[in-house]
Amino acid sequence: MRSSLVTREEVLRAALKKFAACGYAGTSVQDIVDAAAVTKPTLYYYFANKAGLYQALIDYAHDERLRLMQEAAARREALPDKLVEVITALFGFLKAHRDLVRLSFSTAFAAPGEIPTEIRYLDKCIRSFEFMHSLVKEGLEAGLLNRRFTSKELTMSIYGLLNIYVMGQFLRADHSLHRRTAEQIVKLFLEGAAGKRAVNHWKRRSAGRSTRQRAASVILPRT
Amino acid sequence: MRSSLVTREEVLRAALKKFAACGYAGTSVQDIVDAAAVTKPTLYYYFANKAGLYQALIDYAHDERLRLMQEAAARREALPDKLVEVITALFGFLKAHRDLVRLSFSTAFAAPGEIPTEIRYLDKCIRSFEFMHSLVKEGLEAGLLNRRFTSKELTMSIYGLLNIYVMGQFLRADHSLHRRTAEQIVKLFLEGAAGKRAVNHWKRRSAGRSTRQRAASVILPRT
DNA sequence: AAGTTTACCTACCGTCCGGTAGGATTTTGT
DNA sequence: ACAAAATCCTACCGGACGGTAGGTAAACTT
Repeated sequence: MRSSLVTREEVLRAALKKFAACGYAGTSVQDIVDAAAVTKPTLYYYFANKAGLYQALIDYAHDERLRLMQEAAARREALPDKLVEVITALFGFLKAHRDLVRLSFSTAFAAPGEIPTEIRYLDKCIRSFEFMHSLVKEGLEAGLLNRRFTSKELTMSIYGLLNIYVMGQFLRADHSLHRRTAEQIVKLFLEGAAGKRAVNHWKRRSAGRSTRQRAASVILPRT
Repeated sequence: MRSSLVTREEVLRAALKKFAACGYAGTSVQDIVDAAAVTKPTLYYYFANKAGLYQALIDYAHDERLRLMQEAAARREALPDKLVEVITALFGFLKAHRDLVRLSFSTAFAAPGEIPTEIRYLDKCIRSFEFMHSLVKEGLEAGLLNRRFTSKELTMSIYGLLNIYVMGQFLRADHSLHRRTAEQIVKLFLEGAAGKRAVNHWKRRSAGRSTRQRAASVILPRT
């Protein structure tokens, strides 16, 4: 008889590995207990059901990530430094807990019916976004950010930039993510992409919105 | 006996609906044939297997989306206009073919083992990225974009910005995506987020990279 | 020492899965 | 008119699924 917590964690670890590798529906309870070297009743002794086990992992993944980002933000004063620190912390989390992050992503973008309805993750995603949002709002109030954009738009920008780098890590893991990358991201976020010769002569002139693109489709024309 | 193509498309349509709603592993062949009002052997008459049916949908989703984006780019001359047009086209595609886009996303971020190995989608994702990359390269060569960033960095920026808006549409469909949104995205991409009081006094000073964050974790200590 | 709780097992349940064998019916080619 | 091909059906297969009944043995409690 082992010390309870050990077995429980072994199940969690095996479940994380399998879920991250094969998704929720693609992983069978048998797969997990085999990997954890226990039997099915043992798993059901510690977790109510398959969904409960999954939820435990999702909760941990989001909570730990947010905690690290908050700690990182608290370590710096100025907004750019804060952002770099937060993004670097996230990169570190990704490096150390690749499976957890992969699990978060595939859960967030999984089809609604793929995962049991009782699994909750949306509020945790929003919480994470709102944390970045709070940093941006501070920056706006301090006049460090361009007031011609809303706080939400600005948050979308930095969050999108951050996200695409993390996502790229999963699609093709060619580039690694370190502090240098975080600095480039913040720089790009703040300075923008425009070159010197790109004068603002394209500004507000309501570009001809005449051309309506057709919705050609074989599959969807439906009724 | 129906006219072959009709039945085939009805199966495709039903499959799209179900796959988008429940994912690959979460959708059974029986679900699909029920929704299409046919029987299983009918489905297997038109498609080799479940994976082949899925692949047909994925291919169509990516090809059609890229086609629309390319058409959109060809309609404009200047880079900012091109970008707005492309993004607007993508938004239109999203609006008209929500299920197809949802399918693309959940496939891209699905765990590797969740979907049969024969399903190919990565090259199509890269193709889409490379299309945007080509637009950015043109902009760089024309001096319209900031040469202190690489073409890849700049593409990540606009692509990430674009992506986060599309993804947000799936997580919480509160805001709608129209040409106005596309214009704001391009503006944010080009102008950057920095406010007027944000002088570049944070530039290159290699912010103290002393503090090493701990990798506290209950789950992962492994070995 | 005896009872209770904790930790974990073997063996099994009913259900649903992807896929198929083999045949019926309709359309097409000649 | 008749054969061949195309289209779609009923009925079924072996296997894997999530979950459980019921029991064993060690560890705590008193």
